[in-house]
Parts: sequence; C-alpha cells; structure tokens
Amino acid sequence: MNYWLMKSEPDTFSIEHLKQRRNQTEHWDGVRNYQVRNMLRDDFNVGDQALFYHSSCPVPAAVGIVTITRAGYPDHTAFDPNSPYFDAKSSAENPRWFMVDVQYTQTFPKPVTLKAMKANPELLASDFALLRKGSRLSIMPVTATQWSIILSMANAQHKQ
DNA sequence: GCCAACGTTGGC
DNA sequence: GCCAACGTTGGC
Repeated sequence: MNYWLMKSEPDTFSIEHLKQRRNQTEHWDGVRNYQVRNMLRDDFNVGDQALFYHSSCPVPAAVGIVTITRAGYPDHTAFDPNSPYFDAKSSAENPRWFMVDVQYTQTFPKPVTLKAMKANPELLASDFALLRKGSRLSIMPVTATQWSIILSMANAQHKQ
C-alpha cells in the first residue's frame, strides 16, 4: 500500500465538500499533467491513503486523510465538451487522462501547515516532495516515514 | 531536437 | 497581484 499527498484548492473542493458527498466519496478528476496521470493510472491501489492538502489559500496545509476506494480509471470529464477539463485528444477507446475515487477518512484536529512542515527538520531531511524547490505536482508520493511524521505533528498539535 | 514564447501553479 | 519555477507548444 502507498501513501500520497493530493492538493486541492479549498474554494473549489475542500475536505468539507468531500465529507458532504454521498458515501463521503468523490472521483478525483481534472488532473492534466502527465507525471501525475502516470501515478493515478499505474501506482494507486485500493486502500492507499492520502493527505488531503489545501493549496492556493491563506493557510496552505494538510487538513486530513482520504482513502483510495477505486484505482485508476479513465477521467470521463475529458470526454465532455462542456467540462472545463475537456480534451478532444482523449477518447473512451484511448483515454489520455485518469482519475481515482477517494473517500473521506479523517479531518485533523488542527491542520498541519506548510509552514510547520518546512520548520520540521526530520521532514526536511527526508526530502519530502512537497518541500522541494519548484515542486508543483498536484499529487505526490509520501513515504511511510514522512506519513508518520506528519501524523505525529497532527497529534502533537492536538495535545497543545 | 532545440528553444523561445506562453500558460499554469501556488506560495507569498 | 507578483513572480519563480515548471510544463507544453510549435516554429525552425
């Protein structure tokens, strides 16, 4: 099983939105980057867990956990001419873009902010993809070590 | 295959 | 709103 970090702009789709969806589940559509596409298509497994990360907002932070309930399958928004994610070069016969399903699992008592992560020497030493200069991927892998550091940060913040 | 121009991301 | 960093596009 793998760990991931998945970015979303909370104005568009926050962890609260996910929590309110039917079955607290939603497909993660709209990825239009090949590196991320490859991860969605090839590396996501049912049961994987991901940090839900709020980006492009006042306090960028990992705000909770989601669980992967369906592995990579074609992103149908690419087939819809009315969708902002439409891509004429993607077809049902030869899909170019993929998505997974995620289910709400947990909201952290307090978000683990980007600022706090940058201030954590262990995370910095672990070469965390999120903290790499110029890192812009909307989905990135998280190691088991990084995962446990971030969860312990979430819990430590809770105890304060 | 190179690379300039352009678009996007995302923190600040 | 700014801008650094990166990805994509398309002319050559």
